Amino acid sequence: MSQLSPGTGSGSPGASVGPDFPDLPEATVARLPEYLRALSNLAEAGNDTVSSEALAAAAGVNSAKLRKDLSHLGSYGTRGVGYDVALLVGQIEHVLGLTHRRAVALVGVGNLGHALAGYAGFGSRGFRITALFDADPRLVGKTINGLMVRHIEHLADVAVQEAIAIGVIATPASAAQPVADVLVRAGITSILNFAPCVLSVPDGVDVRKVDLAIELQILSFHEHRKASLTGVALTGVAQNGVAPVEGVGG
Amino acid sequence: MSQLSPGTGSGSPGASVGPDFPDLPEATVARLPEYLRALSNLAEAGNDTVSSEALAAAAGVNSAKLRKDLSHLGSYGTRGVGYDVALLVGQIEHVLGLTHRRAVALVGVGNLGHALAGYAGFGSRGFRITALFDADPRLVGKTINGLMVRHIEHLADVAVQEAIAIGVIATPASAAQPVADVLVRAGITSILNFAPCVLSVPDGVDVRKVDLAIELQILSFHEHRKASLTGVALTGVAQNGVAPVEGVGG
DNA sequence: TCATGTGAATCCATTCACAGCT
DNA sequence: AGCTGTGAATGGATTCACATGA
Repeated sequence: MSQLSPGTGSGSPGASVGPDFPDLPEATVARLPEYLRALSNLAEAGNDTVSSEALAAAAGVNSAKLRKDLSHLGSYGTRGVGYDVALLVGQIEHVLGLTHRRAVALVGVGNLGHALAGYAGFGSRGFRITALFDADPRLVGKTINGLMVRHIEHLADVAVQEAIAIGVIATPASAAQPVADVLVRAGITSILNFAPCVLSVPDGVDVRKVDLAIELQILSFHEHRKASLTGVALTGVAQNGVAPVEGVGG
Repeated sequence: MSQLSPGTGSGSPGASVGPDFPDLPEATVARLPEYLRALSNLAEAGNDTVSSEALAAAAGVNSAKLRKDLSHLGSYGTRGVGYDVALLVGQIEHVLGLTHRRAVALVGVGNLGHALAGYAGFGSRGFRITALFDADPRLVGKTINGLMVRHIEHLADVAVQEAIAIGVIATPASAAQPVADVLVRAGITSILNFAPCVLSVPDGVDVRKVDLAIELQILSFHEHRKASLTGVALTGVAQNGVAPVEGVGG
């Protein structure tokens, strides 16, 4: 992620709701969406208040962390009772900028991109994919999920027309950097990158990366470590990665 | 991720290469795969040594961080020269447990799962998807990328037979927890979860989560903040999320 | 009495700056 | 002379524990 000038100078950190902006710790920002999801479930289930303990459990964090996170929003709990679910949903949606739906452009409709274009989960969470692009002439003109694939060279025009806020890169690694350049030149300042490579972008542009192989490799490390410990305990047995099934089930 | 007993008690932290295991900081573990990818590129390009400065640039981090990370492996650089690329590749592959290919089971071959099953990137990075599962009888029996979709009820048997090391969940949220239970009961201790929900698993099982909507929501926050700052600077103009194109291009 | 909100303490990660080796 | 490896310093994030207020 690009380095954003820290401490915007606004005097009071915290709760102001207007155009002035609470500057939240990055770690908090990364958890707010999870709280939001948990709260939505609670709301649908008919709860109208929730304790920090219960919400924390639903979001998979501990309650002290949750309370500190929410306190950064100048939070709206009542002592002895808990948080008002609807109020908190609104508050989090506000700071995340989800009060209006944002337009997303997806570049690269190969294997993964095709799936992303058809993924229903986006629509329900504040986003709409409004444009698809690819460089492959065999894909240009095809329709996916009611949306036509356009050639990447039209990206700049379309980005302005459709007020694209976020660009998603689902191309092979070799194409990712030039695509990022095009996105940036079109004025897009937020990029989600699925290609396994590092993007270089100017200051002020935010890039988040999702790399599936990396996630597996991190898991592999822990598998390796666990097997290694087991191996030490059992003096070298069970090096084939198959854990004994006994005693694991919940 | 499950809480793993901290400080395994082994006396010397750091470099031992045998069955004893260096316990790396989580943040370091999360970056090693990126270093590995960068190193592979360098190796293919014919470099046989690389400085911390150059490797850090290729991996998108700063060089002090890189050196500290590598020092945890008891690293093999030479002062005044740099790191031996091939040696370092081997070293990182070793600690990540990538010396043998790990078998991955994918559960849920809907929209996203189908794409993951066909994703070529896994094979080249130490993993092979060796089994596909679904609960939908219309999908069971179909062949994707040369692999037949089996019914989830056969997961336990297959997991043992094929020595599955990692389970990937690509089902709707409602099915994810029961699927996780099945995976755990089959002895699988590493799970990659694409479903938008929190999984509860016993100690010793590692879960990593990838949630596409959450990534977009984090970007949305930064968009919102940037727009808010711009709005303050320009006294309320440009609230529609379209940044001015001038002066942004690289 | 109960659960939030928050100072204080602790833990972890990043960065600095330089000693030490080639 | 140049670059790694690492103590020391800094900065963030998590956790503790309790004062505060409904």
